Amino acid sequence: MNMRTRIVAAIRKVPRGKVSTYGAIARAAGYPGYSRFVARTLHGAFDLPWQRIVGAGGEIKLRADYAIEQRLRLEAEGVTFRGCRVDMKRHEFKFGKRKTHNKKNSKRKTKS
DNA sequence: AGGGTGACGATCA
DNA sequence: ATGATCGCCACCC
Repeated sequence: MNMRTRIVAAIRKVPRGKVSTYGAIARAAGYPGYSRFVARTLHGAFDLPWQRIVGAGGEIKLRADYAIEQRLRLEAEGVTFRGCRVDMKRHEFKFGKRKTHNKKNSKRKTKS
């Protein structure tokens, strides 16, 4: 089971009308810190509910033209916005707890 | 084989 | 609020 498969699985768990973030998907897949890789995975995967993945804080990270499409798609499933961001308080999907995939030594926050 | 890159994210100015 | 920097690392030439 490779990383990509896990990430795809996590993305598929986000239900209609909810959204998640790149970072949250990465963590849910067991790869904290791999947010960029989540984006990469999304890039070519049009069979996924790609519109449900947004940046931290509900910010849409696509370039202008595509950002509009994402917003329209989300609104079409009932997601509301606050300014330019998804109203995360209402629509952020919460994953259950998962242990980090132990790839040598998963990064964790270094507490100063 | 190696270096630039990116649908990120956190932090600092 | 905005903009810069840095860490991240698999992918793609």
